[in-house]
Amino acid sequence: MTASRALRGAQDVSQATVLKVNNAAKEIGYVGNHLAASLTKTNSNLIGVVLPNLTNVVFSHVMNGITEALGNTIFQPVFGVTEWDEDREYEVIKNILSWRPAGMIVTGTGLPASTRLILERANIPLVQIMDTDGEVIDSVVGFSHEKAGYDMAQALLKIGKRRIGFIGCIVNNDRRAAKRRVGFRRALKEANLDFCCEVNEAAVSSVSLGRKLMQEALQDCPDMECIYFTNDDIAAGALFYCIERGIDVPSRLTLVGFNGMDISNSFPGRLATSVTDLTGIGTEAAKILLKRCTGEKSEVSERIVLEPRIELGNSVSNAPTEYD
Amino acid sequence: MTASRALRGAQDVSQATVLKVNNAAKEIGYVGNHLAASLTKTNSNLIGVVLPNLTNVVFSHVMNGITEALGNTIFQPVFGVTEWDEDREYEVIKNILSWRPAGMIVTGTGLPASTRLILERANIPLVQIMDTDGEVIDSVVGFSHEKAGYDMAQALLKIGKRRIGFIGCIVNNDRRAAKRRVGFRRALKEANLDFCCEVNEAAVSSVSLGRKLMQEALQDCPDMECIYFTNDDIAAGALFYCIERGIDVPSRLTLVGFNGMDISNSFPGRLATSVTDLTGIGTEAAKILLKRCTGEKSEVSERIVLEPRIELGNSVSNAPTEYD
DNA sequence: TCAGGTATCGATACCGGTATCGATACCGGT
DNA sequence: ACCGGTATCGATACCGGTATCGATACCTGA
Repeated sequence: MTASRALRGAQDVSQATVLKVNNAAKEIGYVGNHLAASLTKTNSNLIGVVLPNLTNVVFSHVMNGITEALGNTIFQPVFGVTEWDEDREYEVIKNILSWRPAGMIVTGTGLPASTRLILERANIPLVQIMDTDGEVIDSVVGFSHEKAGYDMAQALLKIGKRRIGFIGCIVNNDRRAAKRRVGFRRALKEANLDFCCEVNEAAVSSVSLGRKLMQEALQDCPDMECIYFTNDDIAAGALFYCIERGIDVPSRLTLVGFNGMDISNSFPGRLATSVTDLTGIGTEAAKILLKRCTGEKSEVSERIVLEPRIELGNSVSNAPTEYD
Repeated sequence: MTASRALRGAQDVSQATVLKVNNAAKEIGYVGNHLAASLTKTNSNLIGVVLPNLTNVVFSHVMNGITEALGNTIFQPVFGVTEWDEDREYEVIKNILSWRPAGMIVTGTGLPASTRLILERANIPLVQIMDTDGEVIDSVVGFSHEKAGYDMAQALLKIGKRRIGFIGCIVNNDRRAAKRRVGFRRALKEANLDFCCEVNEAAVSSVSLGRKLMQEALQDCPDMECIYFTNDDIAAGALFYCIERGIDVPSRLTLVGFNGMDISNSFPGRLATSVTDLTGIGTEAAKILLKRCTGEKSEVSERIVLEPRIELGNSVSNAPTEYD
């Protein structure tokens, strides 16, 4: 007992004993047991993190934000990957909950009823991330993908784009990419327009796929002046294809990605994109949990919106690309 | 007690009772408590994963391999990020160990003595990943980065490259990139050569940085015929720079990346690279742990080498690039 | 000198499961 | 009818910590 107190720096132990215990612990290589420690409390100091996937750069940035914010705290992330499958999501969440985590970070809003139920029953702080469109249980950090699509469309309409196509990679039920498309289309409709061409592929996005889809789109519809992509990497792939073919981007054709990841800087200014603060989403979500798990005001649910910043680059002036 | 048996499908419970218990559990929304369950056993069904970072695509691929292999098992990853800091690594590992994980996956070989000690004391299966060069405690999955560098150098020498430069982003003590450089240089020395030019930057690699470093390198040493980069993204950045400047890659200048990530396909055939199976490293490591944690032959330590595949693309023929 | 307070420490119960073992009921064979 | 075996289930101890409370020693002021 005294040993336990000494090791965790609790009250009621003399300085001398603390030293003795610490030395003894070091000598025998004592490691402690979070399991036992957590069992006495109502919950552990684990933080559950549920993401659809990790290969996707988007989520690895978010994850990095989370681990960064959790870095020097007593909290540690456990995590599960859903692959956009709702049944698997339910299982993963239930599994994590049985570790009695101090808090949870779950990707997406509008969760299925059964998933909602166990999360509510757990009675721990919950932050849903990425998306503010759907139904939120407790707190949320992200932005409206519908609005992000809408805003980008408006920006493009404003600089005179009219014949706009859409190229998308939407895996399973990645609702966020779909919502951007919906929002974009809403703006188009308000201007009495619609996508002049649409190419969809239910596959994981990649540069190579971007090249392929671009080729298809150009065959179907050679007179587009702008294309809205679901992600940066397919937009970049398309740009590379255009560069090879001598199609001037953005003066003849404006390409618009999403997220503002590193690859969108491959040819500075050539791609337009919505720059999102993905690491920020992770850190903000983790910070909310930290506040709720350690602080007092544990009943306040928060709503943090990190609106994407639209970057049109050279697409604004539309001048033919010149190299300095 | 009977309830516990029923829920986990153990022996000695009648079919009728199992049904009754399951229904009751569903009704009251029973969730279970892994903490208590694990406390009775010598270790939990957590798998500790220690990585330097997650923003880096390299590690997010590895992580994805791990979660994929662990997907439908009872095991769950907890994890920690070291940011290439050995003190932090020690703390992270110690912290994870006190969850009594069933096994550990740790990035890198040749760990510091104190870290080694606690890992050995834990007496659980351990897989070190990424690197087979250094000292291994138990099992290892990866390849020799020294040899990877050496092999690539030999391949380049074989196709006649002589004036070879080096452009590197080596953060903190990322020893693996450094080892590739050493191996590459060993091959050069065997041919009585050395890097004709060297540009280093202690920063996280990115496309933009690749552009910048390429520009610097070309100023310092305009007559290079080949450049070895530490990663794909700076190589890709360099390629983009060359394309803008009208420098023909690879006919005038061969650019060589590492990993064979998506971005190396931005202009197919234009970049040479060593294609590594990062997801494979993750899955193989996880599979070893699964075997060791569930199976019988729990004393066999394994050594799985996933040699990178050298892809020279158009750099082989060296013909001026033509578009089809 | 003694009562009351404080500093320090150990004994005990408990967290929520599981392993173990004993108790009970029921079965078939002789 | 009786016995040994099996199916089913509950009581108990225990995993390794921590909260609580009581015990002891020592200190301070009256």
